[in-house]
Amino acid sequence: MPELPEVETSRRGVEPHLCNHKIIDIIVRNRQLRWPISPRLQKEALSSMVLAVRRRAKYLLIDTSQGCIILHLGMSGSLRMVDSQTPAEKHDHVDLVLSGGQSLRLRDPRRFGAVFWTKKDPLKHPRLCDLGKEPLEDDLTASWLFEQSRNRKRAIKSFIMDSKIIVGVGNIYACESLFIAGIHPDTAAGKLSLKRWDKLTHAIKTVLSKAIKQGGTTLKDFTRSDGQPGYFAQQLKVYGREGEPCKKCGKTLLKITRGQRSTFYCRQCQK
DNA sequence: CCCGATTCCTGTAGGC
DNA sequence: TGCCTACAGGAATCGG
Repeated sequence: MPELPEVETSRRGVEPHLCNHKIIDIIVRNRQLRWPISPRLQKEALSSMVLAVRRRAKYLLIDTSQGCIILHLGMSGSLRMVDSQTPAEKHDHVDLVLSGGQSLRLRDPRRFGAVFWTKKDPLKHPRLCDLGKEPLEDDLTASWLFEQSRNRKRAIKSFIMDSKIIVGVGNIYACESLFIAGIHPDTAAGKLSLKRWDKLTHAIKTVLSKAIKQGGTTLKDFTRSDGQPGYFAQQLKVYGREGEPCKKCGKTLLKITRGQRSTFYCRQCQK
């Protein structure tokens, strides 16, 4: 389930293989992803040169000499660099064939991902223009979150997963951050003191940074661009550990459902 | 405006 | 063994 660390890991993995290479073919085997892939992609990006690979939230932006390819990995998407001759498998929906013999291959069994093409500023794309703050940038501060959350009654877990507020925090890292900060996931966002927002903001930044250093979290589908798994799963303190002992206090960890999502926490450590 | 519920999709796991 | 159902979740959309 690609969240920010997994997308950043993918970006770092593919960037050196894409930059300064020409896109000599674009193979779309199945255009029915979350949104249908526009036929303009294949016409207008062909023969372009890749200039940079950026990330905004959970989107990868492949800047080319003719426009920008915007990728979203949904929940089961992954990117691989493969030899262009490598036969495609069942869920390999898109290949960017590059000069030099390699292809960037998008695999996405559940097809919640997306591929957009734009000739304009990609940050102004309708899917990106309303996104909230990048958690690892300095302008995401506890005091800003504190202000944003005043008078909000919704649960803190839902609040920090809201991409209009902060981007990149999905279910796994939301659970982990709340555990590290010692905050119960049902706490009303508007009731959180500045001091507790400070702990939580630090927890979010720390857990995301550590996960990037480990190459992300591989539970099932996610692989790095070289096919290796991410190793952060070993560091997870609560996610997927219901029934197991809390690493801080030893009490049995709980799993509850909130907003149709599994939520893992420690009743003793999170109030 | 705010917020929770619903929806898309398919591989996998668990029950019988 | 094989069939069936539940579950996983990012994020748009809908409805109260």
